[in-house]
Amino acid sequence: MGFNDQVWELCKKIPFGKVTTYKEIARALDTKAYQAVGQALKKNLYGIWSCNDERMVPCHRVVKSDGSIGGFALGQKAKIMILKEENIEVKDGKIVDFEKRMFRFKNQS
DNA sequence: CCCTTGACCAAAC
DNA sequence: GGTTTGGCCAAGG
Repeated sequence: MGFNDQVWELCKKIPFGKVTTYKEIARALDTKAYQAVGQALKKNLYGIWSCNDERMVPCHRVVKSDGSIGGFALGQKAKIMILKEENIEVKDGKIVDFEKRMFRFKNQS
């Protein structure tokens, strides 16, 4: 499995209604390649967002570490819309109640 | 190899 | 709030 696949696999673990950060994914992979994480998600292109398909990678749940939205292949607006569908509010370009919405991978080292 | 490109980060103005 | 700056590192040319 390459770096990209690992990023996608982790991304799939983010539960509905939660978000995580590029940094958190990098941490889980024990690397500091934050930017590379973003690139990996970009390459995925949402694997055609055929919902409920297990190939689907919910990369809209990955945001920046300061709670702002970050990038998205279809544009930030689309990302925000999808998040709203998961009951995640975005105000002034930031996740509302970011700390509570934050999902952390287990292996705090 | 070296160089450039990022869906980034954190600190510093 | 905003911008700049240096740093990070996988991937691709």
